[in-house]
Amino acid sequence: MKKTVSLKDIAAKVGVSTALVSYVLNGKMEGRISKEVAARIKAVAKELNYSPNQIAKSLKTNRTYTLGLLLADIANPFSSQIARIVENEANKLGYTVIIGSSDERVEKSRTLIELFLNRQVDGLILSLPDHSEEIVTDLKEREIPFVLLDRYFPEIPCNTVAVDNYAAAKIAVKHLLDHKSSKIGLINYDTSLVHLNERLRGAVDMCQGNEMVGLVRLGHIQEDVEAAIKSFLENKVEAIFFMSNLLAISGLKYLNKQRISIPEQLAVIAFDKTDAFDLFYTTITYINQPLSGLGAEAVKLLNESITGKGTNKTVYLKAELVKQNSTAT
Amino acid sequence: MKKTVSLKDIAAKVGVSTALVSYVLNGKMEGRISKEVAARIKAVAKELNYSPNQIAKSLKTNRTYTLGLLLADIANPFSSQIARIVENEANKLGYTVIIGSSDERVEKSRTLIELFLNRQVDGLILSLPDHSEEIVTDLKEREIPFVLLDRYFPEIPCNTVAVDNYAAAKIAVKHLLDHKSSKIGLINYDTSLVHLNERLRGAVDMCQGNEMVGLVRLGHIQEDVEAAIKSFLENKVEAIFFMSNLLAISGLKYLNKQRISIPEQLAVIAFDKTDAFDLFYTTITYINQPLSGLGAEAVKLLNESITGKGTNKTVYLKAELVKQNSTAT
DNA sequence: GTATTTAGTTTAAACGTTTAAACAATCTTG
DNA sequence: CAAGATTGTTTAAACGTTTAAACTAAATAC
Repeated sequence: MKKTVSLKDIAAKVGVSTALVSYVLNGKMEGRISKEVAARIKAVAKELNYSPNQIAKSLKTNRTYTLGLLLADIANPFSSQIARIVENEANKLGYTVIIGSSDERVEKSRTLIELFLNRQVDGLILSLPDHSEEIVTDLKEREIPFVLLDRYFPEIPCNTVAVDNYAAAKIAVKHLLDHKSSKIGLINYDTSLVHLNERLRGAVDMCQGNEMVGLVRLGHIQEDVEAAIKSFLENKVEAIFFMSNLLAISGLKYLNKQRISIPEQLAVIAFDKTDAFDLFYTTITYINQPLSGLGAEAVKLLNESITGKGTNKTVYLKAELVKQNSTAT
Repeated sequence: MKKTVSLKDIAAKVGVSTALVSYVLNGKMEGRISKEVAARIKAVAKELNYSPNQIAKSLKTNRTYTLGLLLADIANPFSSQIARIVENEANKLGYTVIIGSSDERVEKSRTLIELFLNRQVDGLILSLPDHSEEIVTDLKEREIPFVLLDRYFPEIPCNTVAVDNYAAAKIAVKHLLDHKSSKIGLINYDTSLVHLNERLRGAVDMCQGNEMVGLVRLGHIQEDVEAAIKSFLENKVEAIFFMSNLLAISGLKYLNKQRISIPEQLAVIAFDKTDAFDLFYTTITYINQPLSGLGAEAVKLLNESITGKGTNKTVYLKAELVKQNSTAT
């Protein structure tokens, strides 16, 4: 790699001090610098194709304008979409984003967070796996700016941006009830993650006893979903509510294979969506999560926290129902 | 944010110089340092929860152990998978990756590359849009370590990792010919990107005149794909070869809507795949690109280039056919 | 018992910035 | 015209590391 151009090189060429060059290039001390010198400096900077060394800048200012984004599973379209949005929003404020995926593992989360902090990120946006409470309290203790995104811990007060899962699940079930189905199968993960349990709680509250619940283990999604659907069908369930996009994919794959016709034999609704729905033989009704809102709000809160304007704020965003053919009567 | 612990803090607490602390913590000067002092330093470092400031380290060593990854379109599953793989491979070698998406725009590519370089990345992995030759020659000129990934410019010698698109496309068409179809519709982008044109060239060479070609404009994928398919069907085409995963999605969506039965009425094959295929009513035959190989090889080449061991090397990887139901006879 | 080697540690400069403070020259002002 | 203000610029320290070179004291050699 060729030697890069530094302030010193410009200063030498123009015949002034590096300080002056720095002032000119940063537009500080506006009134004080002679027009001609300023112009010369700018010209030489351009001529030499100067671009500041952010590393040196960061060392001095203690700001890297980098954010760490920890996702639960980058393979999930929800995560990758969030990543794009966060990146865009962050860029608008001048931040670069570095991304890590914990693959739902607490230890990997911890490692990645330490890596982010080593690199002196200005703050963190975190979607943490099950049982990560200690990570959160630890970060609070260390006074590191961060925001929880999507996954939250209500008992720990901290910046949080999430969907109102309880309300959204109620809306979904209400739609099923309104349409015809009285007996409803709910498929969810077997987890203690609050956001998922809130979905279940909302759905169950709405069903008022006319539900069946199938819980799916993380390493066994396809088989457990299939088992749940099988038992639902045996029990004359009229509609299935998949509480995540991955669960929906597994379920739809199976329903396809079994030639169950949707919505005639069975209504289907999903929490969250994926592009894959597009290729299913009929359109799928789903709860649309406000991804842009989540990402934008998280970045906004984090930036406030970094710049010291932030308090511990919790923001819940509304999700909305998108009615399609899979729940048509 | 709390004040972080520096070498100086450890040095002060132990009562030695920062240099000694640095030596101990980096395991340098092994033989020369007294066991007791070394032990004390390590103990205090642990006690204070010291973690080195990578920014300062980078400034001194001129290495950031960060790579810049520029993708053409992060929304494309091909890109996001590549991102994951590159990230993993890079991590193995101690690198962090920062990612940008050019959305197929040359100007955005340039901006992102400059951003990466500002942040002193050690090297770049690039999937560039159409008409980016100047970017490549410019980087060569500046002696910046980089590797082209997937998208390549044969006339510019530089580190390149890509699929042998020509050979892969021939394999795909051969499979269609072997199976029954003699008249084949080819759907590709209207572009001058070499990797896509190589696919087309391979397919056309294999078809020997029994092909129809539909070219699709970037901003009008769905409509152009539909128009192409319509004209194919009018002309009794027996099989369609979609030359990218996005083209396949658009096409399958349309074929679904038109109730064309696959493979009975029409055989279908795709270059590259996506999870969305899973929800189509039948399994789709496709060319499987060696994503892991691409990512791993790119990181390897780049690392060699960074550490000075690299020459301009071009690696072409083979893609393989995955036979499924959409081309069954 | 002086000279040399070895072991253990410190000094100090450097990386490329930023920025408060100092400085010199010129310009007001009463 | 002396004192003070203004304008334009430089000096120098700092951020947290790394590392060659210097230093000191003890050990070894002859």
